[in-house]
Amino acid sequence: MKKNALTITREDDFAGWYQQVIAEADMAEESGVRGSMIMRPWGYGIWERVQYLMDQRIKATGHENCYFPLFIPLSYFAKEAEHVDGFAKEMAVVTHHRLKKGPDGGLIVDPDAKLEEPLVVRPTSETVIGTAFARWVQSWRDLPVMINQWANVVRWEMRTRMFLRTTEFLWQEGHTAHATKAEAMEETLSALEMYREFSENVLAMPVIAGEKPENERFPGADATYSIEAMMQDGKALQAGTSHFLGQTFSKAQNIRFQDKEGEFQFAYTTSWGTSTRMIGGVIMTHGDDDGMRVPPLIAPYQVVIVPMLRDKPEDKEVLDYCKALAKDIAKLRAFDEPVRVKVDITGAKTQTKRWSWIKKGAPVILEIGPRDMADDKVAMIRRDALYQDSGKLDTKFLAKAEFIPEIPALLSDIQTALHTEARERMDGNVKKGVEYWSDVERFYAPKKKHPGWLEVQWCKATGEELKSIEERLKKLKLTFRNVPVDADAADGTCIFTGKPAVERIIIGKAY
RNA sequence: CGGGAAGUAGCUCAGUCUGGUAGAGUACUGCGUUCGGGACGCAGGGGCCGGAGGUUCGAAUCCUCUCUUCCCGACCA
Repeated sequence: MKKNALTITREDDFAGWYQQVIAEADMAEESGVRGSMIMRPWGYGIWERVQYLMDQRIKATGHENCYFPLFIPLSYFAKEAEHVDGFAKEMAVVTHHRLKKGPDGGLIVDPDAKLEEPLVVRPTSETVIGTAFARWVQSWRDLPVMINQWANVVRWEMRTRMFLRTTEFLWQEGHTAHATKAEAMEETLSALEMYREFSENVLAMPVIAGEKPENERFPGADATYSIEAMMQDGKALQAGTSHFLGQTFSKAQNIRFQDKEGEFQFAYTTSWGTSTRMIGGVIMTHGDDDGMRVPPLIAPYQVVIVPMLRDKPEDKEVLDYCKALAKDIAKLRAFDEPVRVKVDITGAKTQTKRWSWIKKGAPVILEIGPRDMADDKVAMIRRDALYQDSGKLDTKFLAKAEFIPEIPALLSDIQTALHTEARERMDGNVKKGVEYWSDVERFYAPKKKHPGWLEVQWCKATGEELKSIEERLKKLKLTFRNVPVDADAADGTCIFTGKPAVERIIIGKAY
């Protein structure tokens, strides 16, 4: 009978299921420090793949990596009011540089070691990088400046969730400065497109790319764009953002250059980022009731070989057979890279190893026992299609010589299958054509579990009017996600105000 | 940061109300029988009961403070 590897199903308790996947797949665990997680090898391995493949794209679009300091002088933030307002409440601040023995023998902060100027642990690097840009940019010939850094940042969030919102997280932040507004806007949209393509093709996670309304903008930005992914519970996850910063930061930080006419001009800047949050998105997009399903492109190991060892003399032969098999598979290339294969030589029981790789979500699991060895076969489990219709594990016994050359195509097939499944789910859960607010209320009635999103027409309200619309959405626990870049033009009336509509916007519940 | 719940063996938890010095399942170690859907039997090892104070002859248990986690809000990638 069918028995799932996890005890909590997505249907019963999505939040509990999410945590169980992370624990059972050995991806991450609590560290004992509020909101700070330990990323274990399987989780970090996925992040390394994300880094590697994203880094290629960042460099291919003309950016160079560099590294800025973790500590930012407090005064740097004072230069841009809106920016500091946005982050003030969540900044970790270093005020002292020494400890000493306290009266009770324990260590206390030495009051004599107070810093002249407190240092902020970076929540994002616009301020330091902008300060450097101001030095680097003197002439129109110095532009554009296009850099990226891979770093950790700290935001003291009140409520944390593994991968989705941790106090410290890992990310990449791109920062660019340009001579013209048009060029900076082009850069902003090019980063957005890079994220969209990456999410779809690498993470197999479908997204909607679009512009955020005014109230959802990055603090200090003139425009913010995002990619929004739909989780299996119908909620939205903002999986990447790209900001057009206009001249706000260049004016605050004096990023100025002389143009060809010798006139001083302020540069136009952009910033864009993606983080370890994407891994949370991958879990909630592809995970199932047996654990994680990792898309082959980001799987630390794409093929895992589980030798069936029995503490008997023939174990050595089985192991040798597996190692030779791994060697053959490692010679193959999939997605233009060598296939990543691992032989699980640990002494654990076969069943334990099998289920552990199922829960981790290795795309292809090969079980090799004496019988396979004798017949020159492999027993293959495809993680994205675990079960037969009967509910039995769908283990396929295949001739080794015929199977090996098929591996690259198989991995590619799994990548596509995961993407297609997620794509269909998202497309089926974005409802268009709703015209009345009462229909919105009905659509998001409390009893509906996974309602998904609505694409509605609206008047692109700003200021106070936008605030009151926000309040109405909030009552239904809804937020604006974004205005899809490829949405149709508006041709109706605003669902909130009845005024002529300006654009189409996505609304939904969000993480 | 407000409201709720919880922290006891690696993990999941019982024991706390009614104070008397530590339990189960699972995992782990050894031996034996098994083995292609998470095997079984026997024998073992493992805990400063989250931390600090207090009450008491005696505290996992009662009191105070604190840290961490989870859920619901507010805030946010």
